[in-house]
Amino acid sequence: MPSEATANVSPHVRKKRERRRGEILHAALATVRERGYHATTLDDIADRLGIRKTALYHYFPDKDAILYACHRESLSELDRLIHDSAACCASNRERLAYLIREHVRVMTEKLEGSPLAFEVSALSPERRAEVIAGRDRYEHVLRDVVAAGVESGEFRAVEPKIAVFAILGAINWIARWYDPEGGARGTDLGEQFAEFLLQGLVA
Amino acid sequence: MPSEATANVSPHVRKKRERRRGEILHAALATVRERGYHATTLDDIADRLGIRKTALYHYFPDKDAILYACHRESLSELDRLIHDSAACCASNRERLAYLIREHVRVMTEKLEGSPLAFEVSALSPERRAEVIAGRDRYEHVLRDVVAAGVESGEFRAVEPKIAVFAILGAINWIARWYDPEGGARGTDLGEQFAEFLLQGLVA
DNA sequence: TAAAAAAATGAACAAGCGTTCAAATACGCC
DNA sequence: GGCGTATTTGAACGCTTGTTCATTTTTTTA
Repeated sequence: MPSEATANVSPHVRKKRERRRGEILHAALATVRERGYHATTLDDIADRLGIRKTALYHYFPDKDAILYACHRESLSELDRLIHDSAACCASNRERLAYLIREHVRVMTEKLEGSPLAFEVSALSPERRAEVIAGRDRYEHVLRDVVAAGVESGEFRAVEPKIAVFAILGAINWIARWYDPEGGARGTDLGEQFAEFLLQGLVA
Repeated sequence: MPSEATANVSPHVRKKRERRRGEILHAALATVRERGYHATTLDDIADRLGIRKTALYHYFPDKDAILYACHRESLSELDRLIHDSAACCASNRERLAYLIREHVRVMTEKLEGSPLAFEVSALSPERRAEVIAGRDRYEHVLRDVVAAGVESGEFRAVEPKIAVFAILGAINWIARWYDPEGGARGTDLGEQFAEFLLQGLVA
């Protein structure tokens, strides 16, 4: 059965299938984090699950689709952050702090220090365009918050584009060094990053 | 002739050879920046120079050696920054600002927004160990400067390790978005980064 | 409990890529 | 200017990896 063709299957089978897809994505993320997408083989992913690589084709049409599904999950998390930050915060400063803190938390808790930010060019052209669009949406919200903060006097006169690149660089780099078993917990880390990066901006 | 075996050749031939090696490294860096080390083929590198991939073996013993040589150049630049910053600066704050500014300048002017920071695990074990040691030296200098600044009261009570990871993340990410033809010049960028990251630290 | 569906397997294939090698071409040098 | 050296070439090889496919095994469902 093709990867997402779940029409006419029972809820039980659908659940089982979703669970397996989730396991594959989790195994893929762990290996991509360790050695990058191109150096990750389907054998590597399958080995983590105790199955043969040919079984993966029951759930995903090809290797690229696995990477793409990882990206979609990540982007959907970021979309959620955008949505929640619009509702929870009174000032631009507060909103940016929330976004930084929560982005760090997502990076460290849910997406295993997600290496996806480094693996966009590996996607096929159509999928890459979609992922870039999603990433750009998130980036633009960050820029808008920074620009609004400059305008309101909360932040000093920085270029939103540069500031946001620096912020995202600091956050994405967490994937390169964060050890879940290390001393820094994700929530503490998020606080430290928010404080550091916000203080870099305030007027 | 093996890659670095230049005993008994004339200065002219040695110069020519060094120039060619530099061209190869430059072509390699450009392609690695575009698509990552694993997705970069020897054909890709050779194409940029108008030669066949088999000619590369005249200058480097293998593909890994090309990546390794790129790293060594990069590390030697960073060693120079360390040395110069020890001589030029009166305070920890000034020294850290210098290092950030100059690191950004090197990234944008000399090593084509160097993607090397992302490509360490691709090296063979021995070479990787050496490159990691070199990178750690640089990182430790940064940490020491931050720690000394905290101690002297120039910086607030941050964890040097976390702060330096955030700083390096912001800087290394430049390789992902910096466009040499874009608006931001490396020197301006270095100033902005130094200001932003320093202000994030001051007491 | 048996038939149908889902999931997994092993074998095989095609393509790509790093590397080697002998030969040809270009350059250096006396 | 000719011999020696440096550089490049095209062909070939071995290996890896993504993918396909027929078959087997396991699970689901009525």
